[in-house]
Amino acid sequence: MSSTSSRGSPCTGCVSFMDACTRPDMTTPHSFPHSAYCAQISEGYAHLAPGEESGAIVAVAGRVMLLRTQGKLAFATLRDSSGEIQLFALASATEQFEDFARLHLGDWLGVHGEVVRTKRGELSVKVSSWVRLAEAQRNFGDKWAGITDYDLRYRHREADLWANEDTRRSLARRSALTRAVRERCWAAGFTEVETPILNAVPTGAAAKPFVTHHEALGADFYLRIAPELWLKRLVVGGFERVFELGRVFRNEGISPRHNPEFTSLELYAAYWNYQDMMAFTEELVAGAVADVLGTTRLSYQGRELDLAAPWPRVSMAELTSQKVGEAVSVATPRARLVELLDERGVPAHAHWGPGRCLAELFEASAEADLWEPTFVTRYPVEISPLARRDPSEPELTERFEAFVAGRELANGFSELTDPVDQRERFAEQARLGAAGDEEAMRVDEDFIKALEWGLPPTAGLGVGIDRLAMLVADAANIREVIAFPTLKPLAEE
RNA sequence: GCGCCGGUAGCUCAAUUGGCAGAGCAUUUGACUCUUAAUCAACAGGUUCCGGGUUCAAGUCCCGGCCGGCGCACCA
Repeated sequence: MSSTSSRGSPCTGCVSFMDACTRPDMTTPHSFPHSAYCAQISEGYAHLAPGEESGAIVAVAGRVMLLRTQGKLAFATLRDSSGEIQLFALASATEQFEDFARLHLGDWLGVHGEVVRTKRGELSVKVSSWVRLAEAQRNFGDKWAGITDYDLRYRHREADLWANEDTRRSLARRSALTRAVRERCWAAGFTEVETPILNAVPTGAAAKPFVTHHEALGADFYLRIAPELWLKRLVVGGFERVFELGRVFRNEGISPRHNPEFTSLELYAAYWNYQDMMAFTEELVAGAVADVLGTTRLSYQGRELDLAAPWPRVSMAELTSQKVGEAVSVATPRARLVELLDERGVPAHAHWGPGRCLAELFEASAEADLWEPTFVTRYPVEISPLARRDPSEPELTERFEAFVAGRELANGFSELTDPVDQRERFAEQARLGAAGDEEAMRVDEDFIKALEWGLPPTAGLGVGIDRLAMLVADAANIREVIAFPTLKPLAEE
């Protein structure tokens, strides 16, 4: 990167000094030495009595949120990343008072002044000198109602953040959450890694990929739908505990719970099985939420929820049987499962075997009622091509999904380590693909080769970070916890 | 992709049965030495999302399109 781009480099070339300094980007300071945040002032001088002056001079900076002028006095509300403080300007004490009184809402300001409490009791910085750091040429919405238009809020989050407290809170909580998740993974001995986003073969999950193109290689690539196989290859390579917190991309519909790019935590631990991973998962999720909110108890969309461990474990067949009122399992005749699906308005596809039918029946009958955190276990092998078989029932796998507030939050299993079985599973996926399943997995020869070098017993986990962020932010729409959600581009003018 | 709902001044919202397109805030101008969504006065601000149609007359009714919200489908 060039640090001497033409923009911001004063007085160069054939332009005279005076000309340069009247160009628009020369008229504001290039820095502002800043000594205090609003919140520090509020806390540090809370003891001042009305009318009292502290004698302390501070330099604060931020954005003008409100402005009240009264003849030879002016009051402004200044906000920075920590909070707000009132600015108190007087014609007799403030430089350029007339200009100060004509500031626009939204202007960025740097202020020097004394910390005082006004006669009416508001802690303030009594402005002696000030400088406008940036002009707001657009306003930030109604100063009472803010911005409510969803299109404007999502397309111009920078304005939404200034206008709406809820937006600031939601995105701050998301940031605190990802920090807590990272720190807990590090503390548990996991190494953070980064694996390719551009993939020649999209794999590791059942989803339609985005396609892109590399010019020099003359080859199409797919944006990753999951980092799963790369991470297991790192375990083969000797990284016994790895995790990646990153973006994955799935070419699917957008809804209040789905963004085409979303953030997942994927984590693998050698020598663990799925039971170990469930224990880790509930502690990780409950712990990270407590790190953000101070408690595992939260209110989501008006309903109480407690994420404290341990979470109940119940098998998919058991739970589904309860809900449909008769015993069902992967051994139930497919025709009966299809009937039960029909009764719930779910038409079975021709390529669905009994395992897929059972899983669909679970989703149609039980999933939405799983409000308190619950591990659903023992998924059919048919829908789990990367998971290890359950020794007691080879048509099932040592897999679990965690459900909270009626939604899937996490997915994990004992990893399939047998290259021969893995090749057969991929082959079965290929058959499903040929039969019309657009989301069937593809054969990944490099991954099979990796398994031939030897993957120790390993358990893996994937957590939908956006979904978890929705819980801690009490957000009904995933877009509320994504700074810049995917939107349909507006037509070019 | 389908269905329902919405889009009016920079922002938040009104506009009766189809009958002159309005208010608050912001902006501009003026008054005001303790305000805090300050207040008061004045000026200005419009392709009613876009394109057709019906009608003497359309923000309003009809058709098509664009963008969004919710639901369904898909999915985590």
